Amino acid sequence: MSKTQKIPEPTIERLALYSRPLETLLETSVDVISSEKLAQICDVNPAQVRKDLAFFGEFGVRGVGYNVRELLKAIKEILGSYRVWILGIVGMGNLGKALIGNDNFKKRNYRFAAAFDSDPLRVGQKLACGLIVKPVEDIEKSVHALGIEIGIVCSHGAEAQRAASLLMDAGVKAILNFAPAQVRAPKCCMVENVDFSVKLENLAYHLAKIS
Amino acid sequence: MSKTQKIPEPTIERLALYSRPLETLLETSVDVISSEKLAQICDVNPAQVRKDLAFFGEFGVRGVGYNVRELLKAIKEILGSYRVWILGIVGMGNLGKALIGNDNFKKRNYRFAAAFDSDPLRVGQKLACGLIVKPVEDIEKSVHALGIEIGIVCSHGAEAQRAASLLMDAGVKAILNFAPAQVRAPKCCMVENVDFSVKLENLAYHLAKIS
DNA sequence: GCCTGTGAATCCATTCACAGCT
DNA sequence: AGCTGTGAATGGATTCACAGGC
Repeated sequence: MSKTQKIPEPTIERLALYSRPLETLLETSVDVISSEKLAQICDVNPAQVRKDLAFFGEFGVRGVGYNVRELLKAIKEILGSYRVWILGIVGMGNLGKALIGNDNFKKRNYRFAAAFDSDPLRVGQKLACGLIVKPVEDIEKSVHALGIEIGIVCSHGAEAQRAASLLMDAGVKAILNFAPAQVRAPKCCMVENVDFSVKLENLAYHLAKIS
Repeated sequence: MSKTQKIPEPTIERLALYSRPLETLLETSVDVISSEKLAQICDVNPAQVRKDLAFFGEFGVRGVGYNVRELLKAIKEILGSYRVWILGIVGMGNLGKALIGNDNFKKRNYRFAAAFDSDPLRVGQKLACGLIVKPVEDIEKSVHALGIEIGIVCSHGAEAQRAASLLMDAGVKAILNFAPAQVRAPKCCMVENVDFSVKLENLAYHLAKIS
């Protein structure tokens, strides 16, 4: 199975989802789990869990289940979690500052190597993590000097495209965009959007429908 | 068309997506736009745009396109954007504080009415927006007193479920969860997850594949 | 008996292609 | 001629259901 197949995008996202409870289970010394149980915890279908895993190999034992430690290790290897990833962040408003201090990045081997902003008032500020805010003009050389691999865009909507373009021009191939605006990118670059106002409006729509 | 059909979830999310450039177009006095153009801006297929809109009515004029002002109005009506929505937020760490000060909420008629935290050190703090952090024990009565309709959960993973449960027990029917943990909810409640570490791991997976 | 791995069936969303209106 | 609205076709992903191994 683990050969040259096309892996569905949702599968990758679910692998990340599975890894979280597995970590907890490992800490609490549970050593085997069935697709049924894991599915229940993650709120998905058990067959889905099995199929997702089957894309990458045979990790389970029939009649028994999956060894928690081994499964977690396998998932982390698939997701590249054993490697440190170098991040650069553009837009040091409240959200940017909150992200740079966020534990989830550290815990998962993501390191912020540089922070940028286009506002001269913010440039030069010293952040809680020790980094100093650089001007966006420095993106190009910083990306090369520091080996930045993933860019985080937290600019306001209007500036998001420019921030992303500067990163991509410097050779960054993956961007996580928090701005509520679509970012255009050549198809050699990946852009993931984290747009919570879309999610909120989705909730509002459904609430409005009921009442 | 606009009758009792089941609207796909992705359609709702895209409506929110369309509304953003439409606002910009309105400001720049563009009064008509084709599905082709709008699709291009939003990076989707033109037929998709037309189909999405067709679920709710006939907003366009054949041979011409869509009137920007009317279309935006229609979308906002569908999404309930003309109504103020009352929010309560649980977990006032860096992320919680960044969200409560975030412009995108204000701009779109979402109002934070209360902020909660389980940490006694945070309870009583005065936030930049003027609110005072309340203990999570106050959730029940605050939800009723203030009419909180949507709950935002920014607690750490382990506490997210408790925060969400307190909100739902108090009658909140919609939750936006920023914690990297699955929240279980009865099906009368909606939960939307904003999980940026999943998105990051997705990017990492694809990068790891290439290099 | 239990649980995985997987082809087959189903379901759902996207895209095509064109009829119909301006 | 141009562009919407929409049935039909396509393409994916999810779920079912069961064969295969413990």
